[in-house]
Amino acid sequence: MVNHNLDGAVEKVIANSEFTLHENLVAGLRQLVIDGVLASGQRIPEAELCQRFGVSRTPLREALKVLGAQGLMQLRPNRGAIVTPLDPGDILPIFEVKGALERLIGLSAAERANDMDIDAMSALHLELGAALQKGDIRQYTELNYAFHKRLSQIPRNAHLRQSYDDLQQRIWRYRFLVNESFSRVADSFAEHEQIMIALRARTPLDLAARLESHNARTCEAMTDAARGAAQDPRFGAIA
Amino acid sequence: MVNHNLDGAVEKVIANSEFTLHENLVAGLRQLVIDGVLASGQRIPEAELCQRFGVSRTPLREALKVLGAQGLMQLRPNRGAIVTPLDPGDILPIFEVKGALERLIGLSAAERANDMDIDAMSALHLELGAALQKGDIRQYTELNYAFHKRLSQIPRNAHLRQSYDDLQQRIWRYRFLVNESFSRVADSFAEHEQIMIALRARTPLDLAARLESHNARTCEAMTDAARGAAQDPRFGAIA
DNA sequence: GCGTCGAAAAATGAATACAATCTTGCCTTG
DNA sequence: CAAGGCAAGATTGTATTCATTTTTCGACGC
Repeated sequence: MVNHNLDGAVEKVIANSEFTLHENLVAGLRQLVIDGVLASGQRIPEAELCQRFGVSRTPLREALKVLGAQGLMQLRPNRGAIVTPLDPGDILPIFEVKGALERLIGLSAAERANDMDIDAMSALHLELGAALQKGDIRQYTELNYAFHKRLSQIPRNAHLRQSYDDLQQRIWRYRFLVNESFSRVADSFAEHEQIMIALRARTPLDLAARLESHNARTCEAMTDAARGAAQDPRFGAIA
Repeated sequence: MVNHNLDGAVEKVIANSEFTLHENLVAGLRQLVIDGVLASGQRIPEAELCQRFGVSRTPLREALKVLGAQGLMQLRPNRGAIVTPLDPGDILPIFEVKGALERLIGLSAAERANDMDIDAMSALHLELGAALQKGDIRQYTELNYAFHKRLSQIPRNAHLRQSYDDLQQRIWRYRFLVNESFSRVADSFAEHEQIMIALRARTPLDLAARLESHNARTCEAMTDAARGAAQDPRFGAIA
């Protein structure tokens, strides 16, 4: 049998009783997919997951349906679910939409940001700088995610935040593509510098433009990396 | 007991064997919510829906979880699900995001539209004109939905199409707000005229600008209508 | 009369049981 | 030896059952 390395993290998630079992299952499974523990294209064996999570098939399947509806898994009738395979061709479309939303985030955030927002962003920006100094690209990537997520909350538009987060999670699965390109990370940080300046200045058009530009460059870097890594096993065996 | 008027339409949906039972249930339930058959804030009685759809609670609950994750229903632990109440305060945020996506749709559609796309849009535009002539505002509203949906497909970006469709469905629940304002419908058609011109001319910036403007005006009209109809029972009893 | 407590009824959450479908492996057959 | 088919096992889909929680409603006390 295949070892999925599910031990540890998951059980903790499930034990979190602040949320319902269903919510924990959805979050836990999503994490497994996004973190790549369940590989792209991999078959999802219900029985095994049930054992791991310590629940029966009923709640597990409810969670699978939710992830299926969100596009993270493909539910094939009578043939089980598979983790939606990563597709290099998806990178550009996702970034296109993400860029459109980031433009709105920029326009809106520049107008609605309060001091707490800017402090929080500044703190994240500092941490990003520290991660860059240390050359810890993995941590930089995670902080980068948090940076943009926090920014998306400034407009205080729940629909915007959710739509944006959806896209961020989709692209997050491809993050291994940039994990090693140090030069891009340095450029990225320089762009963040400009973003912070525009945010502090509260200039909507400028902030929006810088975000769009940052988005486009990140997209370019990922697309390039995908070209080079088309044979990467993480792009999914079964497809 | 309350009569939910579920007869008819639903059973047909379920009988559609091209899709799985689960898919039909999700689509059927969503339709009930979007069409207002299950009113805003209304409690969802599992047992009754099971009878109506002729299925057991297991697949029905799977569908409810999906709709809950999509924000159409609120799943309250141990207390059943309710249809997410309509909130006039949601109109503006939804339109903001929708506007950002329509801008992208415009930019992209102007570049990627082929003759078939433009023919299809022209046909819908003609139908819209006919509905306006007849004064059939209900039909106009439905065709308007189809018009924008078809437009969103022109960029051939699945992520864009899906994100946009999500938002369109959310706002569609508020459509009763414009069902009676004839003057707005006439204005709307005039704006569509300009949109078609820009689409045929394939001028990205112009098309994007006209779509954004159209979106903003529609938002304004709905917001106004919401102010006047704050007491409308459709805004949800329970809340 | 009003509020509170408590038991019965109803509804939800999860596990188990059953049915239908697919997969696997072996056997047959050309 | 290859191809097809059939039966056994495994897996998925749905129904049913059991456990837990909430709601209802009537009795009781203030």
